[in-house]
Amino acid sequence: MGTGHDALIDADLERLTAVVELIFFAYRDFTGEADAVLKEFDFGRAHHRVLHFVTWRPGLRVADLLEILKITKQSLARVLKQLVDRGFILQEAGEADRRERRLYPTVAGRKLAEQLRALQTGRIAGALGEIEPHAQAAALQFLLALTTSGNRCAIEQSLANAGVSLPTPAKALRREQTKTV
Amino acid sequence: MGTGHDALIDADLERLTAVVELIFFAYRDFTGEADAVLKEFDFGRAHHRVLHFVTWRPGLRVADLLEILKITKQSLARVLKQLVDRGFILQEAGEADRRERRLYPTVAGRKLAEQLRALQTGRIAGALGEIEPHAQAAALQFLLALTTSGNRCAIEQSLANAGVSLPTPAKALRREQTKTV
DNA sequence: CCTAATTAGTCAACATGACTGACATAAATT
DNA sequence: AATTTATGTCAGTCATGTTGACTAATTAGG
Repeated sequence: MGTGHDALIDADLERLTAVVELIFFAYRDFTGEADAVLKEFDFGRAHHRVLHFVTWRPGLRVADLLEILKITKQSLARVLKQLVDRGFILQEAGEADRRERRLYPTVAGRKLAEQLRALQTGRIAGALGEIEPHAQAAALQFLLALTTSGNRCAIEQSLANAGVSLPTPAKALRREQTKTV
Repeated sequence: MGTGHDALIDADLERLTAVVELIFFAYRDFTGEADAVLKEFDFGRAHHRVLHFVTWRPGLRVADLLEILKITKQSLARVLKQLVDRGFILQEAGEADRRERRLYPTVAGRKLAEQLRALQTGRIAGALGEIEPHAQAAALQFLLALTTSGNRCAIEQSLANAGVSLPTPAKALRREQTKTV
């Protein structure tokens, strides 16, 4: 060890380590504002996630929510029940299959979801505004590439549905390139 | 409502909403692999954070850790004690000020920290490799811009220390621009 | 030198949001 | 009619955060 070659690798590692920390700080701050609002309602981040997906994908089933959030039925049940009991979400039996509980936001639920969304989309819009316009899609591509490939398709799908178009990943073409940061 | 103008704004909002979700999925998957390794050691994400900062900033004091993580002394105490008791971190009284407890990783601690770091830096390097090289700095700039400005200086400092140079934010110059995604 | 402030550790109690496992019910499918 | 599916629920556990109060060791300042 300790060769010139290692020194190069070590410098990369240090940069990447700083990025690990950057991701931690970015996520914590990104959710911070919304967390503060939720606290006023005696809700937590778990409520936020459920309310978010129900509001922006109205008619979602419990099973869909479990698949998206990747938590257990019991974990979901607690927060969902609180959201229903306190009038932020309502459940309706499915038309075709009456075993299903289709979930919808109430007026209050939609209002809260919009308030929380405004905080987060505002922060994202501001952050995108700080980078070069032609790099904006790349920044999102980077986030997508951080996800596990098994989950990627569904996420790409929902991005595409929302009108977000991402460049095709350059991937293996530049495989030899070492300057990663 | 429902004018052409609103339609444009709504399209932006929908794209930004998809990005909110993308950030959620990206962070969850980003931490997922490390979480699985931690589980084998009966540790959680809280242990990871402490071990990470102690390993890569050896000699850190408890007060520094509290400032970085922004959690309470009591929350930190529990996980730190477990890491010390199980031989992953050791404490030494400060040379100049013997009230201080300088924190250092043990050999086992460093080994685990390196293993966890490899998973995360590997994922980041792969993701950076999927975007255009000239957009890589912008992607990091975007993450930095997601943080709360009050915390930004310290983060910029640690990025700079690690050799990550970010472009000066273009900010207000393009304030009028509306195409955010 | 003695008092103040600082750094850290600790006890107790509590809230949130995850988990496992077992079981119940209604509706649809075969 | 029997099975499968979608959902709900009970009971218990664990991890990680919180507040508030208090102790102990050490340093710094008047």
